[in-house]
Amino acid sequence: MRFFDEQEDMRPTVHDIAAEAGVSLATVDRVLNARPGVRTKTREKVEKAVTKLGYVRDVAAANLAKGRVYPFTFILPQNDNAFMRGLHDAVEQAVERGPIERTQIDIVDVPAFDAEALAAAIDAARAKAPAGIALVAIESAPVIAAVAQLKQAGIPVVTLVSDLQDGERDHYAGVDNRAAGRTAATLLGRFLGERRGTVGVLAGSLSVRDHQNRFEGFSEVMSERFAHLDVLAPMEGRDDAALAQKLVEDALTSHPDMIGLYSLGAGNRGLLKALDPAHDSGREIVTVAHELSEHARAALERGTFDAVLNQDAGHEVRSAIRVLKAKADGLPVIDGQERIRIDIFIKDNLP
Amino acid sequence: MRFFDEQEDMRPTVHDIAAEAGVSLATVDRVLNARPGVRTKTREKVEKAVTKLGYVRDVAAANLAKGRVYPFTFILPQNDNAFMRGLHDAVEQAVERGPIERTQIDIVDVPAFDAEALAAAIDAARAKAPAGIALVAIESAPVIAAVAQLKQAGIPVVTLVSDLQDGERDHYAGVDNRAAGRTAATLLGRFLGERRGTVGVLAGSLSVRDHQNRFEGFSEVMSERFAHLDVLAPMEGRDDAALAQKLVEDALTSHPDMIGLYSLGAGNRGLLKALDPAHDSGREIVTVAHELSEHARAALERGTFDAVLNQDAGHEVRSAIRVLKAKADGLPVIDGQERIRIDIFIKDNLP
DNA sequence: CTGTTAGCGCATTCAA
DNA sequence: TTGAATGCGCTAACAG
Repeated sequence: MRFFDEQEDMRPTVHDIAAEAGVSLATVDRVLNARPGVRTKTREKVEKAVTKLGYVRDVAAANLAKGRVYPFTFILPQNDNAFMRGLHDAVEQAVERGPIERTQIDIVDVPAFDAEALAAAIDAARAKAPAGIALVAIESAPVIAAVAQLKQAGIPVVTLVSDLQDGERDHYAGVDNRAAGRTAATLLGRFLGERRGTVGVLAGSLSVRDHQNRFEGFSEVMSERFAHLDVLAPMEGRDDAALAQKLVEDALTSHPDMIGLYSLGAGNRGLLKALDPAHDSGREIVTVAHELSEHARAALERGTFDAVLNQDAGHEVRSAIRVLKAKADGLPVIDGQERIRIDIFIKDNLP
Repeated sequence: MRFFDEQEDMRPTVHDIAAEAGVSLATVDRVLNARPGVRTKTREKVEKAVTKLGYVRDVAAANLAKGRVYPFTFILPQNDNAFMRGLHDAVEQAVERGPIERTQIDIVDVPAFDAEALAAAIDAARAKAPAGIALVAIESAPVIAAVAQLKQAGIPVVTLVSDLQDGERDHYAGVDNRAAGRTAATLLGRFLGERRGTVGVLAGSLSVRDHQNRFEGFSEVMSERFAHLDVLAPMEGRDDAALAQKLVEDALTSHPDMIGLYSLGAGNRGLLKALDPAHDSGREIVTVAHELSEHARAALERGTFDAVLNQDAGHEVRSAIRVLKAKADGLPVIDGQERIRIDIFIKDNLP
């Protein structure tokens, strides 16, 4: 009868590997971390022991021993809308989790929609040689150049929320904005049903890639499936409440047949100021907007908004950090696990 | 000039606290873990030092030192549909993460829809005195009794996916099924627009609480907002493909005016076998179903399904484990952070 | 009631 | 090329 010679459900440790392979801890460690200075023969012995015992490294213990911290820099636009504030909050929460996740995150705020300022901030961040940089991209020459310098310096870059061209950065932590636009179009078109009329589009700025992509996706589906609806040229509200309000008010007046509206930018306050009176007066304008702020939430509840698409800023930030860590360690990133979902909210499934 | 007397950005450790408070490590540990045997005076000194230095415990190191493992039991129904398989997979993944998360999870499979078997499994699990039990509940006397015994034995219980009455269990890790039903009704009603006709409902079994709740939520909204639609009495397919297919085929025949269908159970294979031919022949039946299986996904893509509501089994399992750990340690649970979302998927926002 | 001390699993000097 | 010894931040015997 054998009682004690099985390891039971205790997972093997480096000690077990060392014993099994007949070498010391240090050697095991060298093999495990692919460090040089081990004879091939010895290496093989260790590797055999590892697979035999089914060893899995205890990452927590490893981190503890390493005492390593990852210095990251997050460059965020000083954009005064609920989504960007939420993003900022999410990064601040990450800062607070820093000690426990062994990250040391610097937040750098830059003026919104300002490519030069962003590029300058990137350069400044590079000078401090962090282990990784995350930024909300603006697709323009100075930014692209600054990011290229990061790559040259070997600093991993992930774009957050708004992307650059493929290849310029290491990873994009954000939603597929073309798909988001398509989703909005389908919801709008289907909610409108048989009704005919015009559909307005309110953007922040079409020079930002995410807004541009949303508009493209939206237009695609509108022409593919809802060609009977008349989509107006997009208005650009620059995420400015007053401007957005005016644009929408004017559009409502000049297009009495407007029955639908897609607001693809952030910042819904101005929009709602224009839309609520119309809604209250009984005019039915099916509206799909982005980002589940408190305003958006309330608008869904009172019926001014019909659907809200959302990207979870917390998910995006956590994903960005995971990816930056992986890149910093030269580890592969499992793309499927980092995909950010497009959440659909209607009145009934509000969280 | 002061150079070295600031702790810089190093986070304080127990040693720093001990030094600051002028006590030993052990005492600090006692205070931090709210263990008895410390004079109030001493306790206060330590607490002062903690807040002064802004100490945050390194959970990873703590776990490492504790070497504690949480033995949990998950009792799952042997239900052969994609959702339950997904749930099973999610728990198996949790089992694999066990070593690194310091959990030791036992999976117990029980026949589906069998209250006696479930109760027996609960009793058996209790005998092994795990640190917590998760189960997919069936609301029936033997189960309720068995769960009550768990409470008496001081074993935390969380219900998974399908709930019991409040108070019987410590926590419910699943979606608000009434809200899910409401969501389905709104989507169905709005997608139908001006069309008039009857709407069918296919359930698994209305004796399961989650299905019951979905149906209630659905009915509420249908009568509140879409009273012009005629909702048929629910069919009970017992999540059996052949039965579901037959029920739906019969309904389609006997109700030529059927223009909508809400499938609130799991298991979409049989449903799709009945629905696809109708769809192919040009009959437009707006359909909302649950759980994003491969079948459901394909059905969305080809247009047989119009929307799919989903609960993320992975989220549910991870949440259940977090809660079980917290309960086992007597820690509070932040409910807001454990809320499981109702995901809406249409063709365009598939992940 | 309080302090000393020995690890948890791993990484890393420093010697050999 | 390899090994012994030390410590990361924390917990838990075991002494006092």
